[in-house]
Amino acid sequence: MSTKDDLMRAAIRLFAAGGVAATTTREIAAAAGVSEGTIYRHFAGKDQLVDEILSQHCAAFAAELDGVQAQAASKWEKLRALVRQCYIAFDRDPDLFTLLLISRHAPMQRIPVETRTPAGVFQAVIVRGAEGGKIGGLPAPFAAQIGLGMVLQPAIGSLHGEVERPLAPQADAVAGAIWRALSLV
Amino acid sequence: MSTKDDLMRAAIRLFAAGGVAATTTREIAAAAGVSEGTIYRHFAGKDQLVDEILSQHCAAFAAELDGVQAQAASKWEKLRALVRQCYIAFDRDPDLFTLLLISRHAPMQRIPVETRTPAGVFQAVIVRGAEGGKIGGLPAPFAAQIGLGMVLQPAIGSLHGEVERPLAPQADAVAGAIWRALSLV
Amino acid sequence: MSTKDDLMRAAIRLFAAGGVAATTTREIAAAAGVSEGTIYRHFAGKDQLVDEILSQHCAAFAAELDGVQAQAASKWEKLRALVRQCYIAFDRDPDLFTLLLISRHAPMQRIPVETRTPAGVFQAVIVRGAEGGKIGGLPAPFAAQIGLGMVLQPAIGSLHGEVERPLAPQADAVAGAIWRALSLV
Amino acid sequence: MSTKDDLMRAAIRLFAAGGVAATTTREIAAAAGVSEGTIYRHFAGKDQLVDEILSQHCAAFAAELDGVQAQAASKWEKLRALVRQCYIAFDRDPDLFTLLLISRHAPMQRIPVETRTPAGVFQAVIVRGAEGGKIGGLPAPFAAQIGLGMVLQPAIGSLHGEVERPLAPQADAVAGAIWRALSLV
DNA sequence: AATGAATGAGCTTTCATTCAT
DNA sequence: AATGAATGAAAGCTCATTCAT
Repeated sequence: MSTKDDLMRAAIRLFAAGGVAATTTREIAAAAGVSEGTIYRHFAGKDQLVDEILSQHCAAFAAELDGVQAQAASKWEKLRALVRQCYIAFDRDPDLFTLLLISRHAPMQRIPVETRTPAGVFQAVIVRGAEGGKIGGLPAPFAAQIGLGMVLQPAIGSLHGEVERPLAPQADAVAGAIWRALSLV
Repeated sequence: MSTKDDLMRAAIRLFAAGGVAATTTREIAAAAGVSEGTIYRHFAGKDQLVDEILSQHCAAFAAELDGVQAQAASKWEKLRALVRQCYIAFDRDPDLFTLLLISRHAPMQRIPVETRTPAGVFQAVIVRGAEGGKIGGLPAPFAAQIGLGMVLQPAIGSLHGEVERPLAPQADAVAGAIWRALSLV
Repeated sequence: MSTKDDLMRAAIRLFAAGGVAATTTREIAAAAGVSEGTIYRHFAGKDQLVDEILSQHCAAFAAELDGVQAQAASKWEKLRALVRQCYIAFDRDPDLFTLLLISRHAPMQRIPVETRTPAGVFQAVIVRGAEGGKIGGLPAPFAAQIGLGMVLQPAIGSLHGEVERPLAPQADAVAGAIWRALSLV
Repeated sequence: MSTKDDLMRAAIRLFAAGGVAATTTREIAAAAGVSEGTIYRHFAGKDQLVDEILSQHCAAFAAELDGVQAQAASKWEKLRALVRQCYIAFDRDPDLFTLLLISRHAPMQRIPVETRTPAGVFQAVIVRGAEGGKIGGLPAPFAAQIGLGMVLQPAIGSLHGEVERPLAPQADAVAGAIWRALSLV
């Protein structure tokens, strides 16, 4: 069960570096150290390779986030745990995190709707803090996007070299900023 | 000079919908109602078409933001004006805004560094509020990314149908959230 | 309107010589004196090229047969005209005739059912001579196939070099044989 | 030695249904319930698998035809026996018969010339009835093709659903038609 | 300025075949 | 004997780009 993983790892790295469309099957095969035909023994095609990477890691990361959130006692602790876990994940595997980020646009929408997503877990925790459907004077879904943006945008900034890594040390400060921004109590 | 504009408008729409790499020159020409060869009468190639769209609108939007910011008196008013102007721009032309957002990855890096960017204006205003290089306990560039994320992520959310349009009515609430998040004074 | 015809002619020749599956798009393009990509400007794909050749010539040849049959006065004259016209067509363009023959198996079944076929015209003329659904003691459709085989098999034989060309001089003798075989009156 | 037979049976069925070139080794292996590599333990390659099927069954069927023909006393009885035996063979194994029919084009020509073919036996019997090289006013080889076509075309028609099976009950009527067509005595 | 047929490099994909187990 | 992962040559096809009209 190694070749398939090799292919997925190589694909994640190349996709993160150059984008999905610009990465060729030839490059993926070469990076994985196998021949091009081997890709098609493990995946129905390039699209399905992308989909499998996304849905697999999407679900795994969502479960990871859900785990740390469930173990935390208070709202504040849940928020803190989520942010920290996001940045741990980013620091652990920036390529994968990058792919998840840049795929929010096109290929992500092919993922089966029942798949749990990291963003979904995050939003659920924030929305649960809503009082009368409003958070900090904003509709709950809007507020949830704001919270999401506060976590993800620094990650994007670090890809562009505008923010220093690792991100994890800043997790608590970010959680605090979200807490204040959304006037949670 | 209508054909060139038709091409740029068509390209913006298609790029926003499907990504730059996945959009073909054939599709652009068809959407603009001209033949494929006509593209090359107005642009040196697909890349240059992308670059021209980005740098042109990037600079224009940056100038627009800079204008409203310069006219505002206080820090708070500057922030409020920037957020509002962002959402006005989004509501006015979601396709263009989307393109600017999703292009932050590959083609954006071909833009000449001296070109002013919307994100740059935004960051400058926030960083200017820094005291001792720290904002709300975070390094200034990190805080600037957070502020940016608070504005942009709701826009992304609205593309996915998770947030209702128009966004402009929420501008003041978002500015307030940023103010609290970054503990600006 | 020449390139498309060139491609179809080249394809007919190569298909007849080596079979449809064994003929590559590269070969077709080379034989037509154009580049490979040009095929796809005129046809959606190799399959559609095959289909268009078949249905176009199928319909044209069927119309040709129907014309000579309609102009003939008696049953005997109709039969004679059909056989002669078949062999004239074979002698005129053995490649095309060959393609029609060898395509009776797989690709022919993709042709729209409403398309008139040469075999259909032939069978109709024979079946019209049936008395009580029987011809020469055989069910009419069975007899029609026999008549068809008497015309086509010598053509196949000539492809294998077992029968001398041209075939047209034998047309009347073959018509006579069919007449006797099916005990038509 | 069952695996080899399984492979040949599966291949015959698939070849008849979709043609030799369009049938992949993967499909053959799957239909035979073995792995792809196993094919190469029994055959040197796909071509040799085809060749072995064809020459084996070709020779066997030719011998079968020759047997019934030799046992028949008169010309008429020989013809009758041949036709009946052809249709018995078709009814017994339409896939194999179909393969023999449609393979008359490419792979058949790789069969060693000394191998006796069913068509050859058939033609020999008819040609032996020639008087002065002519049969029914036609060159003997031409007449032989006509006789062949009268037997084979109904088989093709039955593959297309235009003629009802089984064919054997019509054998005597077909033999009679050939007798009349070729004015044999 | 505009066309659209043509190009050809390069893409994704297929498939007969090999080989370590 | 059998497997099935791996191969690599070659297939069908795409697409940014060119050019005669």
